[in-house]
Amino acid sequence: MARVPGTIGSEKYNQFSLEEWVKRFWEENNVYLKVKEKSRRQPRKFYFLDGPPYASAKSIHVGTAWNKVIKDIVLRYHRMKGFNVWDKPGYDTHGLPIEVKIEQKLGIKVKKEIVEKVGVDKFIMECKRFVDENMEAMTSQFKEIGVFMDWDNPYVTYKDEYIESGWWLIKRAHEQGLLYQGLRVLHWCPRCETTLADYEVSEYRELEDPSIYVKLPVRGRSSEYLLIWTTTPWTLPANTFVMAHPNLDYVKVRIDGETYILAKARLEAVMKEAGVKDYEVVEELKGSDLEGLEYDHPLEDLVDAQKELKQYHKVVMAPEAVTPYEGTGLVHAAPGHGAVDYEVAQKIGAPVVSLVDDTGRMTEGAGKYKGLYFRTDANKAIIEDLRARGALFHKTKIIHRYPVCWRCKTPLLLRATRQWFIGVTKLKDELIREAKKIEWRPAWAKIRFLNMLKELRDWVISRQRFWGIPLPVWVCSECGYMHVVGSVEELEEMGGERPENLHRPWIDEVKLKCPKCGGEMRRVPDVLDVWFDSGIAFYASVGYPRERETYERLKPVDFIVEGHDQIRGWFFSLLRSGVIGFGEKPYNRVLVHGFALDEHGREMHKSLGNYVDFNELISKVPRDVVRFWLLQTTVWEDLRFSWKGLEHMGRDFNVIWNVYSFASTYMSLDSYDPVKVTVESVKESLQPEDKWLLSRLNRLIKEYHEAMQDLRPHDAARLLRNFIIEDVSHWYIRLVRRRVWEESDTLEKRAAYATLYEALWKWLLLAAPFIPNTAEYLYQKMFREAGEHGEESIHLHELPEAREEWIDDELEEDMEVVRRLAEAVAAARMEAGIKLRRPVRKVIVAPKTGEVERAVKRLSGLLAQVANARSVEIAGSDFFEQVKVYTVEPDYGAIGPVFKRLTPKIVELIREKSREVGAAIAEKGYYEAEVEGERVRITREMVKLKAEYPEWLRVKETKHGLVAIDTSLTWDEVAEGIARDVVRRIQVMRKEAGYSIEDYVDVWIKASGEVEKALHDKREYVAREVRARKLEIAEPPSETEVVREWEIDGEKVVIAVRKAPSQG
RNA sequence: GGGCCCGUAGCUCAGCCUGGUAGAGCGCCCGGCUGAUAACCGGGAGGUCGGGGGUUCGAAUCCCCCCGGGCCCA
Repeated sequence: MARVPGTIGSEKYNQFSLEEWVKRFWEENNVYLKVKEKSRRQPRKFYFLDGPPYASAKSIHVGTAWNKVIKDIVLRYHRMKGFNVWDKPGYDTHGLPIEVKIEQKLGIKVKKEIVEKVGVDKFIMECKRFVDENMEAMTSQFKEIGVFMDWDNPYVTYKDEYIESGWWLIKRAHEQGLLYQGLRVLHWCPRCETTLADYEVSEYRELEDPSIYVKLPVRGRSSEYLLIWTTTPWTLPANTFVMAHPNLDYVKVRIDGETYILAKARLEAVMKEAGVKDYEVVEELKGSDLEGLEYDHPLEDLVDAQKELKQYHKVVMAPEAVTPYEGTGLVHAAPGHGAVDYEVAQKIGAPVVSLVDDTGRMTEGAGKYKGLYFRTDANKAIIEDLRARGALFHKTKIIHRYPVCWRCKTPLLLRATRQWFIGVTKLKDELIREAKKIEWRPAWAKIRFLNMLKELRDWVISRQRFWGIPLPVWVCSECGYMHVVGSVEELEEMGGERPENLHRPWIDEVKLKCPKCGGEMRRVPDVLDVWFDSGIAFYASVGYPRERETYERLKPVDFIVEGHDQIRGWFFSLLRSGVIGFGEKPYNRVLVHGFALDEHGREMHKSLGNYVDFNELISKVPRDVVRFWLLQTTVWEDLRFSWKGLEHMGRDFNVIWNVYSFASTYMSLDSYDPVKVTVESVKESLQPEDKWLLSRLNRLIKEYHEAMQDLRPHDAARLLRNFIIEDVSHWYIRLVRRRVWEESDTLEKRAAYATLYEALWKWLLLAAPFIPNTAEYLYQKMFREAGEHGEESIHLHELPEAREEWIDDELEEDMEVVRRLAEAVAAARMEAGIKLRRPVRKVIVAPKTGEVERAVKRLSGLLAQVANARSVEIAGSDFFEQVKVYTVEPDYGAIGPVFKRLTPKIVELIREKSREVGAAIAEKGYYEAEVEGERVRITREMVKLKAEYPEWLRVKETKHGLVAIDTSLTWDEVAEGIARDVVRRIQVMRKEAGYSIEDYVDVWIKASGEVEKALHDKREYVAREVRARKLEIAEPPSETEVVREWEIDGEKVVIAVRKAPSQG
């Protein structure tokens, strides 16, 4: 039994309902599970690691969709390529942003309320529920866009198993001596009451602060002051020393009997700002001269902590802290509130004092200022006191960029706190060594990554919050012994009981017995930085170390892909964890993608009003269209969202549908059997255009694989589009239409079907990862029952490999040449005003090269067809020279001086005998004649020579040579043009009457004059073209159903059509 | 302030690595085609290749500086 391709030709195309159909098909038949099952049996592993999106909202960003679609095509590609693909998706679920959302929901203002009013247990359960809801919503959107991942088994960072895997790494770090606790000046959010890592300090606001110049009296000298400048008066109570630059020039200045010390470079600016006009420089000195100079603190008696600090009040050399561009060149140092200050303090052995508590209020040590909020009340009180004591030299305001909390927008402060660190700077060499082994796409990502590693700092892993992996460190309250717990098992061994949940607050209840002194050990209450979570995904997502086998089998990760913000983010945190845990890179290849921006290249934000909601997007644009459009963008460049772009892509889908519809209509009409009739079986009958398409197809397959393996999915997408739209639809189908319309079962027609079938089936396979819905639909409707393609889903098939023997460079070049020549013919027709319907006698080509000549010879039939020419001739290069007609225009400037008074006569002669003169000059360079009895010679420079072709020849120049059409017409060509006009009208009538393509008709035509004559001459042609069983050039019988009057070439023509009565 | 990326037709983008007369699609205007037809074909208009300098016989392409946008840091 013949297996005929199904037809989609009668369907009205609707991409939305197509996708609905496929979605249901996949669900009802568990297609994903079957695809996964098949992949699982493959011998080669492909470990893909999903970068877990942050589950803090229900709706996904267009960029998130793009991200997952890129992943999806890579996964689908590898499955169809015969890999055992690991496709577990993940979600990042811990962290401050989620806590802040829950705080908002519960109406919590300060951190204390979580413990006192809500209860940590309830708070945690709220976080979990919130995350669960978000994950569910996000998953359904990922499924909507056609992402085939293991959605029933995602890895979720809040799960106990995952937390336990996290503990393992902390323990590994501890075993290597990398885990330590230390003081560090870091940004602190006084509302969230936690430290923020450097990379979390990302938002700045233009804020107003006081800008004050303060007089610090030099100890033992009267009326002599160090002049310092600060915008943070609240740090003055913690002042410990003053920093100066040893190589900078300083001056002593007298003002009103007082002496001030400041940098020479700042003198003028400071005096101007303070409005001091009368000042006198009394001494110049080097910064180094100031070293050790002692001073007194103006608020000494009001601040308790100053008692301790008094002994450190002197000038210290610290070039790194001083610039000649702002301030006074003397910098007030509060090591508890400044990073540089802290480092200098470490060097000179000064204490690190911070007088601000977790909530931003001044502490006990601040004495008089205790309890005041740092940026507001404390600033105000301190400035007042300085003023009252005459220590305020000048006060003004400054508006500057000030960091705020990225979650709650509260202004941050710098504060020295005790935090837990992993000393990764010790691993710097290993990190760089391993990073260099990673393969990066594009190459510049590697440069960026290595640049970043140069600035590596130790990793602050602790956060003073709740919703995170608890730091697995227990400390003995008796002897201070510290122990890091690496697993629940270990917890139990140490005398702890497994809590119902490894999060706070349950884990905080677990007390261990100190192995040193038997005392009670309590957990350090911190949780881990959320970046810790995703960084361990490469082993934690597969259950390591609890279940070792899976990771041992899968490692290393073969491929990851995320946006370029993750170079410093996840790509780095993975590597860091990899080196800490295993001493090596955890992944081999990275692809970096861009950002999804709006039409104007700006970030998409809800607050900017340019945000495109994902659900709105897929309600307006079919999923495959969205996917294919997203994937055309060069992966590593930013994507500009464009509704218009999506609309255009939708039109391409329409063409794709039309191509398959065209093929299926005629194939099923002719009962084409793809098993019997293959490109091999009809090899001898393949026409040049068939061989060309097969060459293009196999080149596509080859380049497609190259692009996919080289991580250039956008190139693969463009190749796919180009082949189906340009090669198949715009060119090949145009060429084979006539062959396909052929009534009888010719070998040439079979060749066309076999070629088209081969191209469309293989293209569909290649396109399946990109447009899985469309591919599935066309497969089910058109291919599944035909050929040898019985698999239940197209996604269970394997990708085709290129057959290099079909690739014919020469043929493709020739086709290119012929296409260019055909364009030239069309342009020539246009100039001459000859419609394509009317054939031209001949096309004449003068090829520029041997290659062009070869192309025209090989493909002359094709060129004739496309150009609608009776014949194609190759002319020698002299042909066009010979037929050329030359004309000349006289050049007065050259003629006058030579011929003087004869000039008017000469000009007249040139005008009259323009062609003759032109021909002579073109040939021998001059023209001689007799004028008023004188023999004159007109030379080249006396005229403007112009070459023209004769009327009957229309010539176009191309890079392949000259092309011309013979425009002279005989009756036969005119008649054919008229006949084709008539045919076209009958076709319109057939279609409007609703006859199907294979129906036969009876036709009557009433016409007169040339049209009638032409119809008599071309009667057979017309009858064949319109499938007329009977064609009469006569008045139609009155009962005919379809009658219409037309005008052809200015004459009235009445055409009547009816369905022919069936025979027999 | 630093690192990296992007800037080409009205719009979206190829071309740049490896220098050799600026390309495609869409849009616009004109014409053609008509059994895939909400498709298709041809022509035309439209470009200081962000700006400036350099290397070179020759620069969109290589080098330097600047401007605008993006990401990451400070």
